[in-house]
Amino acid sequence: MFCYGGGMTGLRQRKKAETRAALGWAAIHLTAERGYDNVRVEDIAEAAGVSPRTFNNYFSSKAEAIASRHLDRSLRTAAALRERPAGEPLWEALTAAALEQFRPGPEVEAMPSPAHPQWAAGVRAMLAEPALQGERLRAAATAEAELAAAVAERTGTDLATDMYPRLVAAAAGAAVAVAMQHYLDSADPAPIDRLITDAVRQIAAGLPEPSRLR
Amino acid sequence: MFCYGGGMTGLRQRKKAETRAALGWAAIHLTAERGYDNVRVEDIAEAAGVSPRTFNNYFSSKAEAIASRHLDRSLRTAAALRERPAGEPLWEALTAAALEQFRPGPEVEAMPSPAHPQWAAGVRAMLAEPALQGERLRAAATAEAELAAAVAERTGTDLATDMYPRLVAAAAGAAVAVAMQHYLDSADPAPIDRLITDAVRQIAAGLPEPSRLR
DNA sequence: CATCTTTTTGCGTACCACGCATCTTTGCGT
DNA sequence: ACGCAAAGATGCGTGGTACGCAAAAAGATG
Repeated sequence: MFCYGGGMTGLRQRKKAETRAALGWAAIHLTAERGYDNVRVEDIAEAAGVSPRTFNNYFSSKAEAIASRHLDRSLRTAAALRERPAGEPLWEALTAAALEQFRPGPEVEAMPSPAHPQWAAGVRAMLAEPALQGERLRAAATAEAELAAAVAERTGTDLATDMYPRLVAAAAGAAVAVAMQHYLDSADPAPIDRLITDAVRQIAAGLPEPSRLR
Repeated sequence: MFCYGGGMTGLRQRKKAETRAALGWAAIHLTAERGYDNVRVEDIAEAAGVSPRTFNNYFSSKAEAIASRHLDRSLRTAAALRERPAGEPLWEALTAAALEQFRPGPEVEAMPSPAHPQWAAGVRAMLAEPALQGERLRAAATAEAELAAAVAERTGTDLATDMYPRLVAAAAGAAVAVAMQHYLDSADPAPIDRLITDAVRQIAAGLPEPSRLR
């Protein structure tokens, strides 16, 4: 018969999501372990228990697979913003939405070693890889578009005519990015929550130039 | 003999710069004309009058070559900021530095057709290409790092301990990016100068939430 | 001009992205 | 419960990319 389009039943959808997650996870895992160019697509597929050809049914590049979790997380910020009470001031809501993405989810338990130094070093090397930075940034941009839509909705502004929602989304994204960078680069960093809160506050204050009169 | 390191004499340096420019230009040109994946590295090399292997001596990917001009331009923003008078308020100086990058330089005359519709369409398609967005964003990030350094210098803040300079750089980058996007997406856009000025002003004002009381 | 340094070039290798045809799994109507 | 249709997985083949390596060309130097 003629089915209604777009519908997809439970099992299919779940399996697909599982495969996607397995591939993304395997990609990150292997890359952090061995380094970006010591991992072949074939390895990732094998680790996820799937054929090499299938990999490209889910991701159009190795880099995209590795950045997929970053994308998923970032997209949740927009969703989180929509969940915030409508009366809440915008920047408070944004801060809260951003912070939610940094609470360890249930999948962290599957981590090989939550604080193992070798793992941390691998992740750092991964983030430093030029080939991945582009993909990460692209994911951030995608998420920012979603966020801008949510902001437009919340503030009653118009995406098509006002720069405002995009500016807010970009600024919020920048706050999170800078806070994370600061967190990773600093030898003895403040807790990430504080950094993000602080960054957002500075932006909401208009980033006033510190007076050099002193 | 043992020469002073890093030195490179005139002709060498100039030829290298010329080749790089030729490759970057050819890459953009061909891509806007035929579309991203109808251009092979071989074609770009040929158009630049150089061997295919040489291409990868200058750029590590096709995308990087295409984004190279964007990178060069963005980097000039940081340089421009350093040229601004020290007494000028930060956000004024940033606005001016950003605007300088949008004045048509002397190389525009070599354009095939400054306002040819087909060219504009090609450029649009090029900017929409996912494979290029990542590289563009990476270039922007590189430039923002430079800009942050310049801001730190100008404001007397410390890149290593303060988030401030990076936040300013990121916010300024966001302002320009949003303004450009708005300019490109809008059917009847305001002049780009006005858009950038306006975007920076909004950010410097802390992006206050428009009151929905009305 | 002799020599050293830097770039270019050609070749070979490993890998990646994806179109296409085929086989398997899953969903759904009867 | 059965069987058809849609969606997904897989294998294979193709075209293309990135880069190491070593030889040749071009530029610099005294």
